[in-house]
Amino acid sequence: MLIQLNFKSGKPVYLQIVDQIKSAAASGAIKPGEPLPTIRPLAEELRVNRNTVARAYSELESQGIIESRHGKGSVLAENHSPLKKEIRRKMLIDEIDQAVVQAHHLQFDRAEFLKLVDERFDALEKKKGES
Amino acid sequence: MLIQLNFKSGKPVYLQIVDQIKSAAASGAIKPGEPLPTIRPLAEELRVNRNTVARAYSELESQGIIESRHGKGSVLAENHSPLKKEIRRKMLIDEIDQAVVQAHHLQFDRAEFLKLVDERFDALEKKKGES
DNA sequence: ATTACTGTCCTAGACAGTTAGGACAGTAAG
DNA sequence: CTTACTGTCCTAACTGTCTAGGACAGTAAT
Repeated sequence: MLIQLNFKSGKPVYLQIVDQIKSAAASGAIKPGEPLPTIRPLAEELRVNRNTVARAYSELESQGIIESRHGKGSVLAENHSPLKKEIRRKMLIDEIDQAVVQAHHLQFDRAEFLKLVDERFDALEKKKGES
Repeated sequence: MLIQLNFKSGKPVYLQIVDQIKSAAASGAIKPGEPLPTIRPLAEELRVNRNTVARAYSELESQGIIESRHGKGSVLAENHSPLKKEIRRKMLIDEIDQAVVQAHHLQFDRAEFLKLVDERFDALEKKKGES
């Protein structure tokens, strides 16, 4: 679990932590049931307040990514979203639409876009293989 | 140019305007060179302060989507990003990675993802045909 | 020059988001 | 029970964001 923070980016620290843990979970760097660093030591390592890490973990828990238990720590949750597929589908479409619209303005056509998506899935699978 | 605002969503009004105009431009609902609504009438129609619309237009201009000229109004810009392809590619990859990671947590695999992307491009092309 | 449009700059108030410290509460080992 | 760890809640300060109104400046037609 290596987390890199950029304090100049303007992006909230707790969101940087959220994104990187979500990404690590998707790549298989952390597996379901595996414990995450506890809040205080991680906060010390990252040189931020413990509540900043706590907020990140709280956000991850509300998204169903991790499970925290008072006094015990946090572990990566099973990848079972409780939401109905139709809802999850809508959420993903929102993300995809954003990328598709952005692609138009960045002058990438459908074929190039699909190629990039394949590349990024490959990059993710590769990380899985390494673990 | 129909813009729908949601004041309860928590998302800043000016960003809602930005997104919807970007989307309209990508779908071909507005074409390069075509004039956009002027700031004050649009603000009145949407029942927001003129500076809120002005901020949206300012953001769109900084992204190279529109061009505003003092005293004349704003028009949709040609779709020529001044950035180098390598830079634009990096920006798009960031968007795609976000969607790919989200797909994992929403339990969509690569094949389903690619199918959704195709669907969304189709939906965009369809709008182009209607105009 | 006047009028009626247009976009832009400046400033400030209100509000939400972010981070931080203190205190509290659950867990588990000795 | 004590100790040392764990997550959680409350509150406050700070900061930046968002929205708004007043004043200014460019454009074009009469």
